[in-house]
Amino acid sequence: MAPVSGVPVGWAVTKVGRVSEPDARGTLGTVRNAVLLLELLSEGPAFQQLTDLAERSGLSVPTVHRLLRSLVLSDLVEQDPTSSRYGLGPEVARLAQRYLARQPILGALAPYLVPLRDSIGQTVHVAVLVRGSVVYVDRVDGADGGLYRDTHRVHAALETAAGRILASRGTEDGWRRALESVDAEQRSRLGTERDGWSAAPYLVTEGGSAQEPSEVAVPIVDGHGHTVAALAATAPPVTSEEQLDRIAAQLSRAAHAAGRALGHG
Amino acid sequence: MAPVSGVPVGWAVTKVGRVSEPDARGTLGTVRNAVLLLELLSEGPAFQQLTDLAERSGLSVPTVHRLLRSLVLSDLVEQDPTSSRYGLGPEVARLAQRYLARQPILGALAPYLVPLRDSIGQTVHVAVLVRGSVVYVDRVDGADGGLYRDTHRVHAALETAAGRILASRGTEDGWRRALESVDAEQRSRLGTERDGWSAAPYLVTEGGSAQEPSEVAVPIVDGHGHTVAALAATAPPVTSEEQLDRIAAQLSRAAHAAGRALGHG
DNA sequence: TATTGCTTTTCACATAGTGCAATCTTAGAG
DNA sequence: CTCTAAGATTGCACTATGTGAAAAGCAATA
Repeated sequence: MAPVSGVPVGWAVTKVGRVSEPDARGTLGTVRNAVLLLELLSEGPAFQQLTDLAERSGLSVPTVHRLLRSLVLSDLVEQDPTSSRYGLGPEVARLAQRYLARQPILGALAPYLVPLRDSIGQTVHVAVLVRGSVVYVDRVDGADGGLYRDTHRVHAALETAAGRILASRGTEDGWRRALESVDAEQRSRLGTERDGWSAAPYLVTEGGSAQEPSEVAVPIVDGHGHTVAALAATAPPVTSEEQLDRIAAQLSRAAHAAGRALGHG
Repeated sequence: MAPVSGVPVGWAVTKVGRVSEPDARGTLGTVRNAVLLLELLSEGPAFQQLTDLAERSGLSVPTVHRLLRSLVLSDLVEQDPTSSRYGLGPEVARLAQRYLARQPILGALAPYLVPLRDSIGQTVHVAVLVRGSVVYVDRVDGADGGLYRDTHRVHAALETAAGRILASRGTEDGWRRALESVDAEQRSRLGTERDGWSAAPYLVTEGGSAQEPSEVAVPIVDGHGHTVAALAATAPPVTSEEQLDRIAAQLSRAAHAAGRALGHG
């Protein structure tokens, strides 16, 4: 993710463009480069130019071409036949479904989600923290119009209530990464909030844009006391303190039940 | 296109155990091996032994170890700290969400799904075909108890109505792959159904196991006449012909609208 | 048709990935 | 508690294999 310039502290440049981290010994550069490309493809527009990817990755054009060619063969990457630009391929979706289908937390939560949705009357989400991002991995849609049903969400962690719950209660490293994926100006402002967020029984964020609804989120804690996921609900348009408390209480009840069913991870 | 012998056309064995396909020239073995491991990890149990993976992949143990080490570094693979076994990592989920968030079909369908769910009163799914598997990539849960809310589904394509729609109307190659991922005994039985399936306006499959509900599926066709996804609904427990017709009609209406909104892919 | 941007292929070189074999670690049996 | 075995790592020598520079296709635009 870090081209040759703007190198994070504590890294050592060994050869031209090659970078080695402490725990990266005995590691394959080709694989590192391949996933770097996947990372780059996951940012920005759906389909991107070879040249641009080469520049952003710091690799030579032919190398990037070969890497992408190889990834296309496995459908992890797709090449648009008309523009010959590259984008992520459908195989990533298959892998992810297989991964998620076997996540204990999701299995533990499944029975509670529909009843929760019915009782709150709002859309319910399950989110996890991945490399500084909140990823919404399960959802049960409420009755509301759903004009703004933005599905398959990935955000910078600190932008949403669920992400703040996860980042503030997660590992030191997770928090650091969450901070990294937010603008410098917000960083200092948000950076001081950690203790408050990690102590709160629930967090609320108001929808940033136009009609995006607010979100109420609670942690899901496993047998070791680790926060493994967040349970969130959208809030009705205008909401009183009491309503928020009641929604959070319902979420918490389900979260505890699931955490208990999960036992020690 | 009749195969000359039992051997897949156009394959050539170059070195010991190495096989090269026509379109695999100028391709990186390391990448091929890395995704092979991801493939293997996506099958079977969530966490698997290094030794076992080495055996199944045909690679040496140290090589597999280095590949996995590299993948772990990017969170595409996770190593269970206690058993030191390997499984898919959370990064695949993040990549997939980013991929799906930019799929035009899903955006086009989004506005219709909640109304559909409300009008049919059942869970509605969107499925796509990936390498012989049906992957359910979006869902809106209905009111029903949802005791069998099996989420994040991936099946052999020919096992479900949505998969049959997709495979039978897809490319020659897609159909072949779908056949491959089903037992030999079923293959001959299912293999003859293609024409019927691809002509039908909708397909129905009854839930295989105990209380798994039936599924009604219709194709979603883009401006080129290509079937790009399937729209499916679970059917109420006992269902008459008329009910099925009515559900299928509603699905088709949404499918056409989305296909139209999609225009030419 | 020439020009410009991009993608793809070729080629010679040495980087960097490979397998073997030795070492370390963990778990279970005695 | 030690001993043993199965599995996970690491070192090392070798060359297969991935690399960049440069040249060749390929499409658009003018």
